[in-house]
Amino acid sequence: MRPTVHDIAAAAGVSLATVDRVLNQRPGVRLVTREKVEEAIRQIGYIRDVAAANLAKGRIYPLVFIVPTGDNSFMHGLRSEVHHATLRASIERTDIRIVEVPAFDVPALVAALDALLGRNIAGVALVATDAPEVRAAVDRLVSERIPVVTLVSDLTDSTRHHYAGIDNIAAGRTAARLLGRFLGGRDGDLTVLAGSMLVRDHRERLQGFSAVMAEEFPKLRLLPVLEGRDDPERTRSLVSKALSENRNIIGIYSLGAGNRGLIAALKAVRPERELTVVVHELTQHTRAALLDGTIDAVLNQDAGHEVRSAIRVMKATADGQAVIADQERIRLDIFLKDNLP
Amino acid sequence: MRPTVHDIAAAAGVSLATVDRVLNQRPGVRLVTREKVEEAIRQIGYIRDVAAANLAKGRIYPLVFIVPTGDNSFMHGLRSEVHHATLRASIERTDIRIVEVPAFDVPALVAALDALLGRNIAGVALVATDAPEVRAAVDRLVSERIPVVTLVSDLTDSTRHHYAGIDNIAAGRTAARLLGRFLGGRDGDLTVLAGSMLVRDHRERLQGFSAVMAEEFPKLRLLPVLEGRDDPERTRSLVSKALSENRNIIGIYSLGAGNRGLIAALKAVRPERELTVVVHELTQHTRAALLDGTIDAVLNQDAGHEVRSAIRVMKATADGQAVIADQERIRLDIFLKDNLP
DNA sequence: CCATTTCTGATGTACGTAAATCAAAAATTT
DNA sequence: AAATTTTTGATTTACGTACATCAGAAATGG
Repeated sequence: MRPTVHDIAAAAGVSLATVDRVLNQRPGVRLVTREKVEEAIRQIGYIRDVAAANLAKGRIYPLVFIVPTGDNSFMHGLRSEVHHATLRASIERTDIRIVEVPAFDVPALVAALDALLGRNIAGVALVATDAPEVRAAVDRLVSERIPVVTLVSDLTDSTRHHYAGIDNIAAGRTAARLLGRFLGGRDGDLTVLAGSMLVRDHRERLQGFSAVMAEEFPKLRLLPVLEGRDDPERTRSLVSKALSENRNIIGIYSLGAGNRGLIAALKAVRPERELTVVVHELTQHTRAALLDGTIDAVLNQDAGHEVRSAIRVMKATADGQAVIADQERIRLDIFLKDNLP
Repeated sequence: MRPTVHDIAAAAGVSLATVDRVLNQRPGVRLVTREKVEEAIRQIGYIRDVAAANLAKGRIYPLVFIVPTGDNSFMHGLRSEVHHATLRASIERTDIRIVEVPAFDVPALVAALDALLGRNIAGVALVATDAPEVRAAVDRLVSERIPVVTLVSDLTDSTRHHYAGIDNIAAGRTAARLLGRFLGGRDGDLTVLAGSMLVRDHRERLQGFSAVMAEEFPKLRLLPVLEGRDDPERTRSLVSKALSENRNIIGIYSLGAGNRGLIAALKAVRPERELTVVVHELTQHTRAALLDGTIDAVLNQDAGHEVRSAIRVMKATADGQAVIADQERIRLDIFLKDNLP
């Protein structure tokens, strides 16, 4: 049988109450006694039964998710994953509130963050727009000892406790290698399509992509980045214009959202132009395009994993427990038409 | 507050004992009463507090993992993940026993399975060798109402409850597309290296690989499969021989284990021969080879995920609960040198 | 050495569910 | 209608931990 608090008490020759004081770091235990108990805990290998502890505590964790509005599929999926988490709320002892903020709107994001100051909140998760004002607002929350987790896109130099998202430099590098290898040794221009250079994930993807292209695929030239603001219609017109003006484009890397527009533009020039295309985020649109050959690879981050990881981290941080970094690493998924889930 | 058994009792106008009888499917409840209680459960949206239930039950799940011996890194990693799970055993109320059986040895596997008949066991997970005798032994366990999960490699036409592993046909197809695209439109021979055609995962990978190659890359010809029996030394000599005898080989797909030998053979012919190589299983050897350019892509299944999924499924099956198929899907990871974890 | 502060023990209740017991009520059979 | 069987209610204990209270012991100060 696994040891319980009673066993520690017996082993250390103290009472149950004293063991409890040591375990929960309550005051009123002499140093020598505390050490005696801790030694006993180690000796018999006691591990707290978390289920029983939570049951006894009856603690609930009020959590807030701040996510951007906007009608692109990825953010839609993210919101729906958070919503899903609210359904599991009672079983996980969380009480999740979703706050929506216009995308790329720094003042609105800051206001949403500041509205949480002084509230009884066990943690905040936000999709960060990488601006100094946002960073300052996050630091204010952190200095009030509220756990803060950035989701999907990180915040430079802030004191946030954790980032729940993929390594975007690695993602950009991976996209570059896929595109470079798929294009064989061919010669030509590449278009990069981003949402906004205001968010760090997009900047980092571009950085990784450019680095590998420069190092290993010198025959492929990068054109200036197109900023589609994750908006399908804007994206469509930007891509159509670029494709008609430059006949040397042989590859496209779309590192943001709004791929619905990209796919429409590609289908419009189809079979004449032969293009190799790598995009981010698996949605119903990119999935269909991957299957029909309009695009060649999709890089993806699993929004569900990110949300669940963020919740685990906020709870652990709120309890002052360590986060198992390895367990919380978010993987970059690569999908070709053959390994779609 | 979330509803409890007391709330159901009050809502249904019955006693706590009756609610308990309905919830745990104990006898002694009239149909009308049972329906009244079930209706109340639905009405107020009661969800059992699993933590409290497990606490009260004090139930432990005796589980058995049957894994092949052999010194290849993948099986080593798998065993170590199972071992890891035994360390979390007390906290998860499992009692895991590991049984080792020689690889590809059908009688030994059957003997190990039959030894479990009549024992008090909550579940069996095995890396299956796909033979009729094994299937029959699994069916015997299933007919004794013992949950059986195949791990990594599945068993054709058996009554096993679940398969915890990747879709190997999709894996083979993905490998083919990567290799085909990486080779551009080049012309040449491909070598496929397997462990043994006795295991279904290897057969399926080959099947998926061959299908895509035939459909989409007609310029690449498949040579007869080399069976390395997942043994590094045997693999090394097979590959060396093939490479020296056939100068047209431009790509290799290694769909089994024993890649240490493959890598040694590749390094021996290095910079003269230019080969595009896709292998399975991320180990310290394949990781290093990916980084130094000896191989081009690694397909991987996360053994840790597979083991944890198998445990969840066995417990759920033992409790007569449904398995959430989507949650238990094991993903195929694709690693290039840029997105290594 | 007494007073005061600091520590420790003993005990009880609570969390939500499981499981058992025994008595009482209701339904069914004879 | 009595006898029997089946259902239901009431109550209790248990799981392992958290947390509170109060009394008593030990250490510390003067």
